[in-house]
Amino acid sequence: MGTRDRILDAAAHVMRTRGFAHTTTKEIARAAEYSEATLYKHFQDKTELFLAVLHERLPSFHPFVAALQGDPGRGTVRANLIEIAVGAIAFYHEAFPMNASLFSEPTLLAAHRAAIGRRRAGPHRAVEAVAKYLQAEHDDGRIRPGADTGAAAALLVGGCLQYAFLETFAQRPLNEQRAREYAVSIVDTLLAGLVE
Amino acid sequence: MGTRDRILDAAAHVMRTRGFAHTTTKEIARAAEYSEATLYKHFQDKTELFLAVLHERLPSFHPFVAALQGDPGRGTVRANLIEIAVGAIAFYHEAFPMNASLFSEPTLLAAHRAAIGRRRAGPHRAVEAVAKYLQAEHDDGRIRPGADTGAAAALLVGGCLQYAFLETFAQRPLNEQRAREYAVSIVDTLLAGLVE
DNA sequence: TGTACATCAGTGAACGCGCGTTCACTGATGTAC
DNA sequence: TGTACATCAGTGAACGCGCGTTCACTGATGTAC
Repeated sequence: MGTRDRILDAAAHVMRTRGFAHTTTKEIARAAEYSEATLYKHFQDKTELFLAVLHERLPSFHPFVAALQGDPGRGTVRANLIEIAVGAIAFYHEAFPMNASLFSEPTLLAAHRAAIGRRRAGPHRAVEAVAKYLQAEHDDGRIRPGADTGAAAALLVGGCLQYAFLETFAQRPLNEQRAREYAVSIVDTLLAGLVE
Repeated sequence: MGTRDRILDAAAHVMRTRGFAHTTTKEIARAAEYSEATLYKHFQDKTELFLAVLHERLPSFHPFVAALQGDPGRGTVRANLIEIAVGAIAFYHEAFPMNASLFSEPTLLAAHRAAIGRRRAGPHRAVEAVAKYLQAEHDDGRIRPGADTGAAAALLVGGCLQYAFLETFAQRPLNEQRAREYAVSIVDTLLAGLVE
């Protein structure tokens, strides 16, 4: 593994364990087992290093999203949605703290947003991907005609984000079983609705 | 208005406009039009000042939650849920950035969590309050028997959190009309469900 | 193979700066007689 | 009312510290002949 990658790993690790505010060049260098000066051989300044971490070390929704593209028509809609929800909870649970930290540095947030905009990515993609899956099931006749797949995707993904937010706020580690039970409950409620 | 309140207002203002990371004692003092030394006449240190801002200046869900306690039985469930959703979106849109910033300082987050725990408050209260409202409607027979009101509340509140997150991430100001349209779409989808 | 030089990853030590915090102070207002 | 003193909100200037960043350097590895 190259020096650059070790620095990025170290920086991501410090961010996760000590928080953004304590992720100093000194801490990163110590974690990477290089001198601080070495950081500047690979990155122009601290901002460029941070943006690289955000780009190259933040968990991506991409694999998860790609995985569910093949699903429509297979299994049951219910089972597929549960898997989607479980995956989304795990994703948000891991990604939320680092993304949230960004709000403490609006300038960095703006730079990061610009960078992901250039790649046509962004957090809205999660909802879009789920909506696309639901639309495919809708077109296959496995979802009530006329259902608002965009709204349903927003509810499901939102329910997962909300769960992950509460868990990370409470600094609880991810409990797979509880997460799955929760996923089942929101999927069943979303499918059945509140009125007849 | 007392000196202490002016300092808290100033600190909250700086946090909102410049971000947590740039909320220094110098900036707070400048915004409050006092010397930095004055801050230390009213707060033991910067952490105590920050915790006071979080406690006394963070928008509270309480009035919003209290408002919806009187509602069950009045109007239609649909109309009530739309108002709840619109309120929740506005609340999260305002509160999200400052709460998210906390993740950059895990120590401060833990102290804040302990403080709200002592007051038996916390972000989970939003879901609980909505669940309580839904349960009341359920018991009045205005919601399908056996519906999982906890899961429904999590979906609705999650949908609102998710919307507010995307908007604040994109640094878009709150658009009341768009928010309301979104609220209507998720409420209708939640009520009707995805299958017959 | 040996020698002279070039390249290059990485470093120790220092830099200027802005941070949170403290301290001895000032000047206005209140109180006693 | 005037005088002497106490109280108290607020401050200017300084402090030590840790930050991000730079610079002249070292020592290992590669290359030319």
